[in-house]
Formats: sequence, structure tokens, C-alpha cells
Amino acid sequence: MLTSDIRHKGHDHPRPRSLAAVDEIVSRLADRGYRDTEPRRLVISAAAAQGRPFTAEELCAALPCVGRATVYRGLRLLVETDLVCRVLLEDRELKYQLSHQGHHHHMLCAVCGVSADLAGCDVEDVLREAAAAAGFRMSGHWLEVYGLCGKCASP
Amino acid sequence: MLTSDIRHKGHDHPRPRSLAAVDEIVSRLADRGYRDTEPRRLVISAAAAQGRPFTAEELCAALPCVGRATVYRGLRLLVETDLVCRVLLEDRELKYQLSHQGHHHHMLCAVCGVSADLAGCDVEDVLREAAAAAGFRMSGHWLEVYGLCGKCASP
DNA sequence: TAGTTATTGATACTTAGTATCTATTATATC
DNA sequence: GATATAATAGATACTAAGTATCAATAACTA
Repeated sequence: MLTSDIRHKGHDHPRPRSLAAVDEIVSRLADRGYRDTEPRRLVISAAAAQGRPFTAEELCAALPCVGRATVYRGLRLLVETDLVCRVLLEDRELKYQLSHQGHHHHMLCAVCGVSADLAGCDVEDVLREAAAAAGFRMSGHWLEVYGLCGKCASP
Repeated sequence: MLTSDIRHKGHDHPRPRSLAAVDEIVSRLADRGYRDTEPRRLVISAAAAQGRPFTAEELCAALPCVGRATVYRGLRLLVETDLVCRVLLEDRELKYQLSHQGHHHHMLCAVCGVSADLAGCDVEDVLREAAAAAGFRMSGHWLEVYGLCGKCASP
């Protein structure tokens, strides 16, 4: 468990057993001038420890020793630097997820909540053309797909 | 102005000069057992009077004589009966819009806020196939496209 | 090591929307 | 048209998600 090393706040935290991923993210942030702080590492490692999309509040609950505002700030930073992506549920609830690639889309399972990347799909081109047909120049979009994953569809 | 007849609350409102559309919507609701009430007509006609996507709060402001909860309830009812559709902005703000057809998608102009239907577009099939390729059975989706409308792109 | 600046955390605030509850109103029936 | 009853309205309180503020602290730089 990544979060098992989180004990108390303020001083001399042992660093969470570091996933190469956390160090790498921290150093990428350092390249952009962001400081390497304990709370920030905690947010990153807790995010990395989630197996599926998670909410900001879940992360707050998992990190009682980190302030709420800090968790939100950390997530926002990770999204801005494309290290985490945002996922929108059908009820407009927002979740987050470590992203392994650039821009992409997700399938979300309505039962177990697992997500899968929607790969090898040229939806964007299709959209851009449809937009052009309506006289629009496309600059962005929201796209989320919901359904049942293989396991939940046929258990 | 549709809302110009809204004067005070409680009794003997003159009906807003009725758009055939409002009467038709009211009667479609009646078919489903929903009553024809003054506040509900006001919500419907105010919604119908909007030229582009609007927020629930904008509608509340436009209808100071109708309670907030009633405006929200009215919108929810209209969405449930497919008479109004929900539109999601890039910042996750929710807007509404009278819908002229069944399920469809929108283009939204980032500058003037106008929306256009994304017609003749088989995105859904594309999505369903891509989902199937990932082992998912698609049951729903969110799709909104943002950009610039013809006017705002080349003024 | 000291100075500067980013960052933190506590807290207050905002916004969008829902729940509750009493009073009222629309409709069906007589 | 009068009346019963069930839906609806409005006032209000509440909730949830997220942001703003600001003094205290910690990270980097020289």
C-alpha cells in the first residue's frame, strides 16, 4: 500500500515507498519550476495508488493529513501538466485518473467503475468533419462513453 | 417579449402570449398526467424564449415571480420528457435548450454561445464499435463539441 | 546560512442543486 | 358549480464540490 507510510503531518515524513512513477512525475514538475513538497508527493502517490477513477473527495479522505485545498491544488496541477486526466460520469460527477498517454477518451463501466481507454478510434476526425459541415471550427470536446465492461456484462 | 406579462405572483396572471409551442408542450405534459399550472407555463415559455442555451439560474433570474425550486423542477420535467436537452460546457457548467428532435449532439460556439445541432453524423456507431473493440457494451455517452461558429470564426 | 518565493492548511465563502414541509391549486367527480 | 384529493408551489434549510484568502511554513537559490 502506497499510503501506508502516511503517519502524521508536519515533519519528517518517511517518503512513501517510491514508485518510480511518483519520482518521475515529481521531476517532471520540477522541470517546470514546481517544488518538490511532501504534501504534493502524497497527493501524487495516492493518485497513483488508485486502481480506477477516483474523486477529489476520495483522495481527501485517503489523505487526512493533507489539507483539502492542497489536494484540490495538486490535482489541478496534475491535470494542467497532463499527468492526470479528468473523467466525467453520467451524473456529471468528476473523477480523475493517472493518464498514460496524451489526449484520449474513456469507456466507463457502470457497474464496477473500471475505465478503459478508447483506442484506435478516429472519433475526433469524424467530429471535426461534422462540425465543419455545420460551419463550425472545432477546438475542443467532451467525450465519455458509458456501458458495461466485459466482466460485468457476462459474469 | 414572452416574459413581459409576468407581473406578480399568486393570482390571475394573464397567460403569456402563447406561442403555439408552449401550448403544445403543456398538452403533451397533460397527456402524461402532469398538470397545467401557471408557474410551469411560465418556465416553459421563458425557456422557449431563450435564443441560445441558458442556465437554470438565468431562468430563475428571468422569472423572479417563480420559486427557484419550481424552476429546477420544471426543467427537470422537461428534460425527462425530452422536450428540453441538457448541454454541457467545457467548464462543466450545465445549460439547457429546447430540443426539436430526439437524441442528438451539439456544437457550441465559445464566443457567442450559440449552439448548432450536429446532424448527419454517425459518431454513435463509431463509438459503439470502438467500445466493442475494448470489450465494452455501450449504453450511453456524453458528447459535446466546442469551437467557433461561422460568424465568430470570420467576422 | 539567509533571503525570497512558492506552498500549505485552516477557514470562510460560493454556487448549483436537492430535501422538506405547509399552503395552494388543478382536476375529477358529484 | 361545489367539493374531495392529489399534485404542485414556494420558502427555506441543507448539501456537495470547489475556490479565495491569508498568515505560517518550507523549498530552493545565492
